[in-house]
Amino acid sequence: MRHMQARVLGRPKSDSARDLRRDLLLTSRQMLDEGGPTALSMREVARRTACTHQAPYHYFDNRESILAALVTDGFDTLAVRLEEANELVVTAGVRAALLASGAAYLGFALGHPGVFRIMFRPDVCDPAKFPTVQASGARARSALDRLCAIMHGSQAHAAWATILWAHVHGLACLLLDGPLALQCQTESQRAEYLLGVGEQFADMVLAKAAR
Amino acid sequence: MRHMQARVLGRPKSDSARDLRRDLLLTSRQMLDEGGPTALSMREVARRTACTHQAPYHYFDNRESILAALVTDGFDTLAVRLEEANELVVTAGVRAALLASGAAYLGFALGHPGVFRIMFRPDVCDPAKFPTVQASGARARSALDRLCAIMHGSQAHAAWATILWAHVHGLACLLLDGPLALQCQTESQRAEYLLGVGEQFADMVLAKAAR
DNA sequence: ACAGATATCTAGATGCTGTCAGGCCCCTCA
DNA sequence: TGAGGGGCCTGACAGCATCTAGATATCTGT
Repeated sequence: MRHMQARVLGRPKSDSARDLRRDLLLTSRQMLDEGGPTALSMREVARRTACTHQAPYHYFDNRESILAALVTDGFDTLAVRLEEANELVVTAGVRAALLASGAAYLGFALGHPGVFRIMFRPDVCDPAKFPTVQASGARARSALDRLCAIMHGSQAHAAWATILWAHVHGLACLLLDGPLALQCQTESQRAEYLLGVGEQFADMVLAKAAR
Repeated sequence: MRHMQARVLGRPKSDSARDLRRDLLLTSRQMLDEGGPTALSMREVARRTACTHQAPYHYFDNRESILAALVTDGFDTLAVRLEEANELVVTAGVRAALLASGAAYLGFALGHPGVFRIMFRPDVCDPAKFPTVQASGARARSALDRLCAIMHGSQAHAAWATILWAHVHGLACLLLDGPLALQCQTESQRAEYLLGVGEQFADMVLAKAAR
């Protein structure tokens, strides 16, 4: 794709010139947070970014590839946060790393709701069409895998990774759009709630692991 | 809504006449399973049901209310299955009921992927606009709540309900659209996998409950 | 300093969509 | 028999994603 070289070749941006691609992504992320993927229209993005309705097509093949760029980015930052949490194993122990991983996952989901909501929705952004999405997704997953391998040794750690991932993912979904969204409106309510659930879950998992 | 009486009042359908409302819902459900909510267009539904593009508006206020009808129905059948699973407490014990509940939830999600995917997605079908969706959703939730109350007594059972719900919901999401979808392609693979995870999870939860 | 290449953006058009306004037929009931 | 209404249809409109065809502006090689 020539697009990738846009900022390198051709007209180098003068200092005052803005980076349209960046602006488009920022606007898109915001629109995604506000009204979900349905609300993100190519033309509205262009309007808000103050360019013609065709300018975005210079940087992105189509609507879906804007979403793919955001999703890729999302998986990358999620992976980074999970990897950071994993490092706590050394300094603060397994339990701390486990709690930090959960907090990282949930923090990401609640902090970037628009992107998180489409990260596992092939009808909106199909990973099969975007190798970068697959790669970044795999990176995030392997971070969780490693934590489980540490906790439970090699045997059966796949099942544990699934349990852990399912737990945090389900929690995120329920908090974002499920019944828990109604219960926990404020940030602090959510934090307190999650701490409680997290502790209980960690106790349970570690008790089983220590068996 | 007058619509509700369509089949009762007015022209009673002659034997050969079809029930358009029903047909529309069936077609919609199928389209939802095939291509997700994005693929469900009012006009395409009409086309496949062999009526004009305006006929659906006679039965549904707009596109979203078709989805709402499907979601309501989805929550209702999910609730029924969960309630059936709960009854196993009496005949087969808590552990069996727990496993059956999980299986019911996952069975529903995998059996009705199109509907399940939009049951927790306010940008596609906003429960705030459809009281029936809220009511049916609450019914399903209370079924899970009751199971947890039985397992853990009244104290802290809310946290356990959350853990249980999050677990099965997360599992469903990951199996449907997440990394697990790639691992488990066939039906039998999935069943075997879930049995393993389910047993492990049930052991853990019950060990904790018995403490 | 000039010419061409190219990145960047604009303009117009096509065919799709959801939805509004109104019309027509036939059944039911008085 | 005729009024009312349920059930469906025709037509029209604005907004959408996306295609094709230009129009500038800036860099590169000479």
